Amino acid sequence: MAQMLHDDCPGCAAPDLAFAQHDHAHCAHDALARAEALIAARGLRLTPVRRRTLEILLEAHRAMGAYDMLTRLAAEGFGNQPPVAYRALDFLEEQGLAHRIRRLNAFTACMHPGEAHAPAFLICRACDTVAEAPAAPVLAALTKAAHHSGFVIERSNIEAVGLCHNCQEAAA
Amino acid sequence: MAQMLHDDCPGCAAPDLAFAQHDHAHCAHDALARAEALIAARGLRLTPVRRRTLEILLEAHRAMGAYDMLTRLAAEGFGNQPPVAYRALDFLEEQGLAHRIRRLNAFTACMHPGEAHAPAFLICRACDTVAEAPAAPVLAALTKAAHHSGFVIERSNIEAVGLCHNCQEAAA
DNA sequence: CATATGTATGTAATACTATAACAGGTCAAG
DNA sequence: CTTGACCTGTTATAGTATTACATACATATG
Repeated sequence: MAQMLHDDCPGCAAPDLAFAQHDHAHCAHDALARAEALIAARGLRLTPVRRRTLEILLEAHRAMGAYDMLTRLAAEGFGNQPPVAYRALDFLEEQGLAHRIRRLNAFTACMHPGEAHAPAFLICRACDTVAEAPAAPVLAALTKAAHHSGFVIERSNIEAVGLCHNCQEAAA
Repeated sequence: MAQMLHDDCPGCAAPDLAFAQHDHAHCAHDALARAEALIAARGLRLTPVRRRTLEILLEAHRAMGAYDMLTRLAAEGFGNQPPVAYRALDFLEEQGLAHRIRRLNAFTACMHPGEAHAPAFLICRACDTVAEAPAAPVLAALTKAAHHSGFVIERSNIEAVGLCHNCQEAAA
């Protein structure tokens, strides 16, 4: 895959354009580099399975089921039992490098790790693309609502199903 | 179960107090009555399995897995295969009488059916109680974020895990 | 260097969640 | 009374996730 310059990739540069087609080779490269740094800074280890799992997720550039991941990993010589995939994916999620999309029973690479953020996902029911939307205002509203009950939020998952821009046009 | 007057039940009267202990017999009664009316108005049928499923959900007053529900239904003479439970639960969800909590792979009765609302759930990790929080502002923020990408939301699920007021006190 | 400790990996077995496909029954409309 | 739509039940299977245990590897410490 040819690597593009940063500025040439609208999809990665602007979350708003996440549904646009684009060469994302450098997204993966950048994200992987940031992941290395983050993990090292925390005194943890980005072992071969974990690293490869993140790579696959980044290259896929879409949500993947744990068993899809397992198949890929097994084909490359890693273990072929479910815990192999789940452990790697869980680790990545805990470290903020990946997210779990519960609606799809699937996982996706985080497109901007390091920045503290609760994820909000837009799932297109036509093309199955998953976009990570800016969720700060959403989380703020949710936190406020929770506060009224004296509830303290520790984690959240916010997922929406609908039609992305491309698929709306295709339907029309 | 003794039935209380409406005004005597803080838990049902105020969503903010959803985590408070309370006799909810009348919540179930009211919700069931409203459900009947709603379904009838739509020209649909609240058949025995569906009605009983809703009753069980309302009486439980907490999230229940499909297989828990199936056990209950089977014990009362209904079919004992998974589709029996899933069909009833899916029907209730489509009609806005129940919600699916994806984080828990579970279902819960809707506490105010009829009112158009996207649900937002507060799940206490200590006592497993699930509260339905007012989500209008949350959904508004999410819709706005989606709009930036040209994404049109059709359905959403918003779920937060944390500690409810009671369990925070218990921990302290 | 030897070894203890925590952590990571691999595997087997199993539990849990969900759907597809088909057969038979019920009910209301025509 | 027959058609057609819908509901229920059942069999079978698909898909998702975890527990438990054994082994290996890394790092730190004596």
